[in-house]
Amino acid sequence: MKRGLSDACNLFFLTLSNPTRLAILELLRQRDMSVTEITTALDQEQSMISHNLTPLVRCGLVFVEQHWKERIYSLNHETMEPLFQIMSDHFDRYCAKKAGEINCTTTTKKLANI
Amino acid sequence: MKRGLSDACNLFFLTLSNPTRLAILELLRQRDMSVTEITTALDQEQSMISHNLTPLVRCGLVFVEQHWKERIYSLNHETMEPLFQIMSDHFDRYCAKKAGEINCTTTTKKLANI
DNA sequence: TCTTCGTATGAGTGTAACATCATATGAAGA
DNA sequence: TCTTCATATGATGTTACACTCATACGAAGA
Repeated sequence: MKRGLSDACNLFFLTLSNPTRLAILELLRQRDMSVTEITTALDQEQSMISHNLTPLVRCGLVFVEQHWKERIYSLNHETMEPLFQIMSDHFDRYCAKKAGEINCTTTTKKLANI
Repeated sequence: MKRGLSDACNLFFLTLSNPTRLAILELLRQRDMSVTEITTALDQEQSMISHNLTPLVRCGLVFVEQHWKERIYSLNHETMEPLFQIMSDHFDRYCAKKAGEINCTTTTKKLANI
């Protein structure tokens, strides 16, 4: 990562650090969806979904296409699948998972390598 | 990414969505450093660096070891290098970079694939 | 053109994260 | 034990983000 991209990274990760947007990404991982479908699936306000879709599109994490009256959102699988994989690997290796709670035990290198 | 890890992902990305912490990660990418070294290199307050190191360690993005009076922080290369790579690829493919500003042009799938 | 559907946008408000300042802790040497 | 160095912690004011509510916009059908 070259210098000067920090702002972009910041925005990228800021976009990802939101429960609603993460839920949208998980949904779109399964299949493309319209705003109404996402709204229904997540049982949230339509305006909230729209507001959260905006930064996802702006960062290129999801794409959007107009189909008749609907706007169909789709995941950027090329970026997101490897990202999901890294997350999964990281949590497996460095964080103890028990019953939904996250508890990183990596305070030292030695502990981390166990 | 299995369900239930959303909170962990949220925390993970929240930790990454901060200019100071991103700068620390870029620094540690080069070599291990003490708090004082990081503070000097980034020309910031020591307490600020300490405050920002805490979440990085908690998420397992950096490790820490005590060496005499100093605490040496090191990057979790195993997680961070592939992450840096994804970011780099993503920006190359989906975002127009010009002179430090970020400008994603991916409003539709077709545009994105150009 | 009037209505309905699907979606986006804007204003207002509460909350959470951040930087800062001050202080505490802990280890090592004098 | 007193001082100094290295780092961590706590409290506080401000900023920025996210949710909600209301409304606007655009497309398609009647």
